[in-house]
Amino acid sequence: MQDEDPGAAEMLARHLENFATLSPEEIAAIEATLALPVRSGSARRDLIVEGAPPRAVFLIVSGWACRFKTLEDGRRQIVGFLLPGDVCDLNNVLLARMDHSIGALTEVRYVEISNTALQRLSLEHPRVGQALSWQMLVTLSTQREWTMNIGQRNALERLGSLFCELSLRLQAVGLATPLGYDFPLTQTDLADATGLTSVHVNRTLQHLRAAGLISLSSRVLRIPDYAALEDASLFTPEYLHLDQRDTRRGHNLPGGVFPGGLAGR
Amino acid sequence: MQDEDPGAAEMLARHLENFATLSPEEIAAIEATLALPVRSGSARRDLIVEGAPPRAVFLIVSGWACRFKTLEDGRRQIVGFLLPGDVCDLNNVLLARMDHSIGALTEVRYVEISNTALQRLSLEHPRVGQALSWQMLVTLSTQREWTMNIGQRNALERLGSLFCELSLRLQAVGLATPLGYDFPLTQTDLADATGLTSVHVNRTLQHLRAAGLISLSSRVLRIPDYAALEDASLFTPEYLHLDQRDTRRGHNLPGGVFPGGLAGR
DNA sequence: CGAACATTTGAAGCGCGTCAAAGCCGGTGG
DNA sequence: CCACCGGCTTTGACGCGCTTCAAATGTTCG
Repeated sequence: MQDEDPGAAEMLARHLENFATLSPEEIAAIEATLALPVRSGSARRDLIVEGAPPRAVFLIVSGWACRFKTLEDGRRQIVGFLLPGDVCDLNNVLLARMDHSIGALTEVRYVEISNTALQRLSLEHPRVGQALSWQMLVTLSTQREWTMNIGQRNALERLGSLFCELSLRLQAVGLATPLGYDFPLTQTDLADATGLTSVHVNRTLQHLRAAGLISLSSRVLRIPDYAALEDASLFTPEYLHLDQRDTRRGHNLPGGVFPGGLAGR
Repeated sequence: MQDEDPGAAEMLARHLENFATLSPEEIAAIEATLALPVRSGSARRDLIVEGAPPRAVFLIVSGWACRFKTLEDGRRQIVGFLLPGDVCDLNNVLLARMDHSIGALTEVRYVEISNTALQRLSLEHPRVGQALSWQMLVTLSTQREWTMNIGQRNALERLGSLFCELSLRLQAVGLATPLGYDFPLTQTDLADATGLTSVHVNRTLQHLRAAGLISLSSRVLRIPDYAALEDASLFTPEYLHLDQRDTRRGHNLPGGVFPGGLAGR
């Protein structure tokens, strides 16, 4: 399902192009900024732990990671997935401590970008800065949707909505088609992300399969009729703000919204 | 409680001062930017509806509002509360359509600030810009906490955590003490915010009362022992990223900062 | 080929939802 | 000042979705 390994700059550009078409100069600037060593974290290893001071900004190049929080008694909630092209903790520098952890779900390749480098990129190429701001706003919007997903939807709708979201996000970076995608999550991961137990996830997946809405085996998710899955899940994709190109407002804001805002203290 | 109503600039300054102490010049700049007509929305009226293009930025001056989303079949989820001093939709200008609605829960007084004015303020006073960014990051962090709240906590913990969060946020702008605060929400509001039904909220409130953790009547919430409520709810305040001052556990403000106590307005 | 982990199945129980009706309270008008 | 009304709170009976506990059955990979 993947072509051959795209690099860091390629993944970021693919992602940001969902917000605005980038010029060759802008892409070159991204490439220059991201000419950094690619690190890797092995599956099931934590990249950042709650309570630690935030390090540099991360860009996922390949693999899946997640943000998660834990309660004192061990209950664990995955609060979001990090997919290739995602930039995380855009300007957490303003905060003293991480309020959640980041864990690798598969083998993950990523780069660490310094704040100042990102800031320079944003200042010199305002539309790139806007695109990065857009990504953060989408993260926020997605977090609101997750709140509703867990608060209001039943088990089948929760799982179906999650499959739809992941499909669209992966399609946005060329890693999925409407018919399916590589799916590395375990049922326990799905349980932690949806606020269900893995036992109930298992039973609900069987309902989804019986209804012909998905097939999931050997780490591949197939969606025979994507529209049907959306309907069954009451999923609507607007919160991802993917079709923004040329329809958005605020074209001429220089340097993102808070030009000074990305600076550390 | 408030002898005379604090104005828009006062509320914003109080809020931002949780991030950084502001200089007289910075405060003057905020006042100049916020010298705007105060509008008001009546209780239970929507200020912005999902799907509409974002208008200007809002600053809540007094009263409570909420962000909420609805499913096609009418299920409703409150995804966050907007309290005095909160700035909402900081830079939604980059997005074409609102992905959620904003509704007034009480009579609300607010000002609408143009993006350009906010941007100028941020440019000329970088620390104010940082403080505004800080507010947005805290909003994001809070949204993650809500995801965990609904996904992992039981009914009692959900309500208790919500009471704790509101207490700290209101204290941060001088509208609460650890002993309690004016509480305008109905049990239906609480249900929509916690992903429960109002019937179950009612029963859970009775448990909280029976355990001596809260008393809630005639729109006033009292918390006899704030630390006990935090413990019972597995609440930890780090995600709010407030400067750790006197609001932490085991510390009762004698008489409180507000000698009038919880006198209604 | 066996250890570790992931998926699947079964049985039993509880938390929370649903439905419905009864109090309660503040506000409004006669 | 009382009568009434609408919204909020409270209560009861009942049922279901999801959890819990436990064990069996794949599946992956050294």
